[in-house]
Amino acid sequence: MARILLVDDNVKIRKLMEIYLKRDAFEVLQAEDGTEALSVLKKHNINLIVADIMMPEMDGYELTEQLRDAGFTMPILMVTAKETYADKKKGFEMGADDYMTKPVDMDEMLLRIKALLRRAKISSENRLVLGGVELDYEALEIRTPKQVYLLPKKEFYLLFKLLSHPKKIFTRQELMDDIWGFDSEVDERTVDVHIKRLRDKFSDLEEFEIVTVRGLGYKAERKA
Amino acid sequence: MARILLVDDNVKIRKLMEIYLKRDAFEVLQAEDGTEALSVLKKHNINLIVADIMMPEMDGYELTEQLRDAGFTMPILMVTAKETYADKKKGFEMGADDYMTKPVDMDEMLLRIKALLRRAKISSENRLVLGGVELDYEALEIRTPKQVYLLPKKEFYLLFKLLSHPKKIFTRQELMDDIWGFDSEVDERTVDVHIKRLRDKFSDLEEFEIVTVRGLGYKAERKA
DNA sequence: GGCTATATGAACTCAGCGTGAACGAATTCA
DNA sequence: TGAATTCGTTCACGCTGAGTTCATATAGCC
Repeated sequence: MARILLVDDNVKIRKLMEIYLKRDAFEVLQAEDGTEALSVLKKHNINLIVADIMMPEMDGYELTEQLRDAGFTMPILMVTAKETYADKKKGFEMGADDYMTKPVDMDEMLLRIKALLRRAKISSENRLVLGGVELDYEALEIRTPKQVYLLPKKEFYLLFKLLSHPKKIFTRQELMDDIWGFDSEVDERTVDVHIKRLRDKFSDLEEFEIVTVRGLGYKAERKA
Repeated sequence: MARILLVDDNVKIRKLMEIYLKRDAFEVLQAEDGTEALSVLKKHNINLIVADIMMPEMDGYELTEQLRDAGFTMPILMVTAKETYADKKKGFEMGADDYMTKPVDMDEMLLRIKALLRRAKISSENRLVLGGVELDYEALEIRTPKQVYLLPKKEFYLLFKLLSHPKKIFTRQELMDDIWGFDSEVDERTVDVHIKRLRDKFSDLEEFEIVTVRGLGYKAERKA
């Protein structure tokens, strides 16, 4: 599931947003200004940012600009009380993807977040299916035609990541950044071990497999 | 510049949008309902669609759904007089990327269109096609009409380089500098071997070939 | 024909990967 | 609380195939 960072100096607003987002099974992280947001981004792999503009320390414009300059490409949804054309223009020009004015309709925000994630090819479903393997994010379960497994966390997130972009090759580093966190220092071979354990569970499946791409990484796909 | 298709049954609104879009150097095409839009899409390469929901013949929802089902991935901005949550929800669920309610602020529409195009560009850079050969560089696969190959790293990058500038002759040194690195010390003949392995995979293709230019190098092109 | 550049089959090699086992950490259970 | 189980990680050893080289055949050019 997608990981969303809320940046707003108003705790009540963050709390409200969190409730709505968690109800839709998003993972939520929070920061109260741009500076704090940047430090969160260093430690976690974030899929989308919801940022207020008016904030102490570093405002939403500056945050957006710094992120884009630093090469971050995740969608950014700006939220603010300001609603003049000039404000919106500035927000979009800094690199925001969408813009909503307060008071924010939470339901509409959810729709927009999902549309952004869909466009960015980050799955926002809590159910994934590929080649006879069904993954239930809430229960950490996978269902194959023959069996239901309750997977250990690491194995589950790994499979989930692979299934979120079928056919896309993920390097071990990418997988580790996402599942272990950017600053983790686990051995790259650890990924291999988890892959093997996943493979063992699918060994008898006809339609699904995890493919090794030598020198690059792994990918999930339907068997030929 | 981007080519935008406006779909709305109201000529005046289309005209107004056209003026604003052309002022920003967009290329504008028009259709007055979903059915007409589909026929325009068959003939032209469209980068983004602005669609009204209420239309005779085929409404915006249906158009969006048909487009997504048919595999079109360009951003769609929905514009409508309706503004209930249910309407927005339906629009987004059908696969729209953004949603604005009438009366539309033309300046904001431009900002949103630009943001959508920017985002679409970021995520559509994974494919390359020439003469019936499709190259997917997320999956490291090439698809020919007859088969799909998962290429080894070096072979893939080599083909990718050649296809990035069809008809351009690349010297072995150029190819090596790019794929092996400037300081590499591999034999020039190594390139030949990889070229051969690529050729083997295309041996039965009618439209595509890698041509040797004696004394210079190789180039990729459509067969005569 | 003679020279040079390229094609091609085959052999080699070593980085990258699979895998079993082992051990500590975390979690569950009694 | 301690015991039992499950989970996460590391390590070491062996295998494999992608990448390279080499030797020979073939093709292009004057």
